[in-house]
Amino acid sequence: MSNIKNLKEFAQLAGVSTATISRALSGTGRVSEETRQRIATLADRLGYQPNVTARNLRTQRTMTVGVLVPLGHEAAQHLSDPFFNTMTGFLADALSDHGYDLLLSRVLPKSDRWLDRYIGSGKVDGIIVIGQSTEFAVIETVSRRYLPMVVWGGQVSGQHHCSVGSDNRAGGILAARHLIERGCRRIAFAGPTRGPEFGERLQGVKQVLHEQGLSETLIELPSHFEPEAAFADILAQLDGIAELPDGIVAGSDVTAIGVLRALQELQVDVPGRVKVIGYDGLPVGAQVSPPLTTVDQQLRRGAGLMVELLLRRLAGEATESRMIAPNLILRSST
Amino acid sequence: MSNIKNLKEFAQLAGVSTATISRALSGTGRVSEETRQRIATLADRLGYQPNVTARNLRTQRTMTVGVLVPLGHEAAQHLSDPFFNTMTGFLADALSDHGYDLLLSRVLPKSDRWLDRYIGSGKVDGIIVIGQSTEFAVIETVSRRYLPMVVWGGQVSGQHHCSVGSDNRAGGILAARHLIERGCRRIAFAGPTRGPEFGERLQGVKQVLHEQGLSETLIELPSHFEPEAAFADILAQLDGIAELPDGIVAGSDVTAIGVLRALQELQVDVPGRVKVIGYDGLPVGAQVSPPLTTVDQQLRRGAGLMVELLLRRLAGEATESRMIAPNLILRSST
DNA sequence: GGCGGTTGTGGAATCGATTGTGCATTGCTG
DNA sequence: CAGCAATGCACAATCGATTCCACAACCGCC
Repeated sequence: MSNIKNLKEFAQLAGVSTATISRALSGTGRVSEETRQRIATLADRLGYQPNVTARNLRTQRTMTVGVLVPLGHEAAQHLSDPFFNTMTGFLADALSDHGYDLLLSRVLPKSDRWLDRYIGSGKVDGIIVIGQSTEFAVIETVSRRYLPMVVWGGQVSGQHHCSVGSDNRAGGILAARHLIERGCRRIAFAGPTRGPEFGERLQGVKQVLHEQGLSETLIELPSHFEPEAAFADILAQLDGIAELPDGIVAGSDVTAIGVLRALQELQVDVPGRVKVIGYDGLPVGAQVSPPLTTVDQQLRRGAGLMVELLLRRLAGEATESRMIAPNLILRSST
Repeated sequence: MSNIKNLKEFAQLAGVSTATISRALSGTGRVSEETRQRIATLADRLGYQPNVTARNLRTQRTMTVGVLVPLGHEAAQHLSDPFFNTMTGFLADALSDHGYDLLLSRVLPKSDRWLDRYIGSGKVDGIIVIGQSTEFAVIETVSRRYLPMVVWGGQVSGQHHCSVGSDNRAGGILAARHLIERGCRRIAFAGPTRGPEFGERLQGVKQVLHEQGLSETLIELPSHFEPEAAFADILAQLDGIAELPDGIVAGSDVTAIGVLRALQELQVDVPGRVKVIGYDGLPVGAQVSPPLTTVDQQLRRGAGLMVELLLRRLAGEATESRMIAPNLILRSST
């Protein structure tokens, strides 16, 4: 369709200078309404589009945001994890609403300089990191000299980097209270124990049990992140247990789904005999059987918030970390 | 860490010309081993990294591939769809293995020129489109003048663009045969009826039934794409049915999960009374209960293949479309 | 010692846009 | 009608790298 290669060529055809065309199309600067119209229609007809790379070089902006997913030790860890994928999707939407593109990178944090490398290349205007976990220290260091960065994850006191995440402790409280209201007395917490987010959720649960004088009954069911491994972990532990809990708080929806499968395998009725509540609010939770009651982190809102904060940081503003108040999604597993 | 802003500054510090530095770091051209070493260590110490935008402009390559997900009429259609998210993840891995970045874009194909716009901007060296569906015609047109494009989807005879996808008809055959081997006689096909991929799968099923003299017993259970809507569609139809099928082929894993939920709701035993087989091979299929038997499209391999073909096209080669032979993943739902 | 050939390096053009500055031209005011 | 401001446009610098070309130094050989 378009035979036009670059601005200069277009300018010759239009009989004006490149400067005028640039200004006419961008709407900045003084151009007569008449020529603006003429150039606009001509551009449309010839299918001219400015070269983004050249523009980026000149303007020193790329209109692109890097989304980094740090993978854990096992490279395959997050591949089948619906959480990261769902989050990435929401981010793509939120960013494109603001005219930004999303450069997706999964990184294996081998050295401590994975973040520096990414930043230094100048490919992106800012970055969003999904999950702190083992990389907390690196993120914290980098945040002191690199401003346009927002991280999904928990917020600890004294933390320097800007994070967005749900209030994990409040979420844990919400989950435990719900189970107790439903009549549970022997409560278990299933899920990974590493990672600040999960720890906070567990603390929330413990706090409620303590208030209710049920502390000593908390059962801990540690598990891996990865869905299949989590299922195996949970199954092994539940299978050998003397007395089943009557309510299980899972550290994530992925874990919760593993718990449901394990209970199914053991032919334990959910929610009749054991009630299960997840954490995340992933769409997939509605698709399992029984549909999963869960603590909703409002990922869509979280993604929107991260983008908003990042844009403010790009504008030079200093922004505070934000916690999102979690809320319950009641379905059939409790 | 690094106070170095650009090549020129670095060159002054190093006491050589920019040309030499560029050659030393890229390893192209003639540079004495001694200076190469010196510059390499200096670059490392100063944390110098070449500006990617400038390099892209000069070399006319971006080392970036655009991954386009055309959304249907409903913008929310694919957000909760694990298929796209899983595929995107695999593509990210395959691309980064070859040093390419992944620019993710979800597009609402409002006009016919969404593809042209994307291509013309020069942001990417090539593109991968996930799913043809309603945009088949646009893709076909563009493919005649824009070479570096590979599409995930079916392959129809006479098709010009390069596609990678599973052999949908063969997959349908595989699924139907499996159910019949398991003793099913009243077979149903559940899933969206639009879209070339699903049509082919249905054809495969029909072919098997025809061969077995079971043609007239095929029950069709049309449904939407979107998980929740699919569940509702299936439930409504199964609820009102005179005689239940004893085997159900689902057009996708998402549909299959909806089928499982509907059957659970109706308290129909799976696989005892009805057997269910999905299509896709998504990881999430292993996480539902009962774990889903499914036709595996080998998405990871598919993603790798798309990247490989795209790279060949970038090198100017003409490539043929490829079909991936599907295979069964046997789990507990059949 | 002169000469072709290799090797290492620097100068400068180049990629394609954006944008500050300057120069006509036009319009308005007193 | 002089003088000044506003308007519309072109020229050229600029962003930061890569790479073509030229050139000097050095080598070995006759």
